[in-house]
This record gives sequence, structure tokens and C-alpha cells, in this order.
Amino acid sequence: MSPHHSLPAPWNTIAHRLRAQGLRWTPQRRTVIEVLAETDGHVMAAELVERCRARDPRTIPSTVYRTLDVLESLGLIRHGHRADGREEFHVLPTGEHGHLHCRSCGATWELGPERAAAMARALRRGDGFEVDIGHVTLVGRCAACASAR
Amino acid sequence: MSPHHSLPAPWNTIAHRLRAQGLRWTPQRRTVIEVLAETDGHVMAAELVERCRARDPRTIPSTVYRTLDVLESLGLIRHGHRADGREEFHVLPTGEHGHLHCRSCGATWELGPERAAAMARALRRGDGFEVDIGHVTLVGRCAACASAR
DNA sequence: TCAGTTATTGCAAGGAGTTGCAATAACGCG
DNA sequence: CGCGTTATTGCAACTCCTTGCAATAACTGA
Repeated sequence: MSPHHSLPAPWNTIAHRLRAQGLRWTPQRRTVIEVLAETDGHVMAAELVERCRARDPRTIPSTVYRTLDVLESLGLIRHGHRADGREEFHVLPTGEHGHLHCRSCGATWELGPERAAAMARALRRGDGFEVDIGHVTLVGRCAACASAR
Repeated sequence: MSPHHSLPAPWNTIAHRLRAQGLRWTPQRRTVIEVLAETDGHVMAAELVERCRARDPRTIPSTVYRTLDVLESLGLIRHGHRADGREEFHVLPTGEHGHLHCRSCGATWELGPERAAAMARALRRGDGFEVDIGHVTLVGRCAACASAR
């Protein structure tokens, strides 16, 4: 087995990509990336910090946040905000999808690419605004809660 | 002149509305409402706290935030989140309007009721989700910045 | 008007992020 | 391999907001 368990998929190229930009590959960044590689696509920032701390107790929050900024600038993750304003990261942005949150029952679920696209079209029509649908969680009421009033 | 300079428009009825619900009319709440009555419709939470403090240096932030919660439950204001996640309040929600923020040029502007409605329709179609468009600031790129790439 | 009830307040502590700065440690080059 | 350059780190302080709790003070009813 390799001396440093290597990372899966696109994560294993990050060291090179960083260095290619004059940036550095550090143990702290490796920790963050190892944690990201294990997620299913969504992580709340604070939760990610916690998982890094579990892996390495010396983890410093500000370092994690700064690493996340760098990874976002590389296009590997994308940050957004949940209904309560807290930060959330979408790992490896695949299809553009959004999030819907019902203020009545508290549920949060995904807005599929097709409907997200329809919404983006509705916004574009008018002044040409190109929405980044993944950035926010839309708040409202789900069908069940809306009709229950 | 009246002993207690009375508040304009709908604000002057709040004391009664509060008491009608078993809630109380306090000097601290009066301060918050005086400040709200002077806004143009938008205030960032922290900024509002600051203005209350200017009016009464004894102002305590947590009291202001709690008062805002109460006022929101009365339907007088509505909270939302800006592109950076910070809290913003819409005073006296009139027409349903949203906010758009361009991540390139940093501008933020309003999404008029018509287009907001079009977007809400696009979301409703599908699973019946009723979006509260005023709650979030949609992030993306304005026409100018989008075409500049 | 006074007293009892209990909604609110003030305070302190805590969570989530951000930022400035000096010390540290990756990198790239000789 | 060792050095100098400078990107990063660790730390401390700070912003914005939330929460628990005991003390305070509005309201209500007599």
C-alpha cells in the first residue's frame, strides 16, 4: 500500500493544481480535503470544521475556512447559505441544483436541475440576470403545509 | 403637542396589538419601533441595533433581536438574508419582491413583483412549493457582468 | 391603587465566521 | 541538499446573532 493513502477521484490532483498556481500543499489542507472526499455532496461549514478536528485535534477553524475559500476558487466546492444563514458547501458542483426549505415543517430538500433551470429562465427573462441557484436555500412552504392553511 | 410624540402610520397601533396578545409595551420596544418607522423599507439587523443604540445607549442587542422576532410574528416586518448571510429586515412587506446580487460587480437590486411572481410560478409548478421570495437574496451575475465573459 | 402574575430585560456565555499580524514552513532554485 | 522567498498557519480579537437564567417591571384584576 502507498505510504500516504491516496485520495479518490479529483482530489488526488489538488496538490499539483495548487502548486501550479504558486500555492502550497500543507497537512492542514490535506485534512480538509480528506474530509471533503468523504462527504456526499453537502456539508455545513461548522460541521466540516468539527470533522477535521476529529481527524486532527490541532485543527484551527480559521485555517479550515481559509482552505475552503481556496478550494472554492479552484472550483472544487461552492459555498451557499442555508435558510438560517449558516454556511453550507456543495462539493464538486455537478448539476445545478438548489435547495428548498419549508418554514412550517422545517424540511429541506433539493430542487432538481430541471425545475432549477425553469426558475433560472424566469429570472433571466427581464434583465438577463444569471442566477447561481446553488447559492441559497429558498424558503417557503411545501405543498402539504401550504394547503393545510 | 402630545406628551409622547406619537408614531406614524401603522406603528402607532402596535402597543394595542401587543397587549391584545398578552404581550407588553416597553420602552425598549418603543425604541426599536421608532427606528423602524424611520427606515425606507430595508435595514440590516446589526445596523438597526446601532441606530437604537444611538437613540438610547443602554440598548442591549439581544433585546433588539428578540423584539424583531415579535414584530415579525405580528407581520410588521420580515427577515431575510443578504448574499453574505447577514440578516436583513423588510419593513412593512408591501408587494412581494426579492433581491438580486451580482457576485461580479457586487451590486444588489430589487426583483420586481412581476418577475418575482414569474419565478414563484416556476417553482410552484412541480411539487407545489410556495416560495417566500422576500426571504433571500439571489446571487448570480447581472447581464452586463455575464456577457463580459 | 396595590399586589400578583409572568412577559421582558440585562447579562454572560457560546456558536459561527472573519481578519490582522508575527512566526512557521512549503517550494523552487542554485 | 540547503537557502531564501513568501504562502500559510496559529492566535487573538472581533462581528453578528442566539440562548439560558435570574431579576425586573408591565399588565390585570380586585
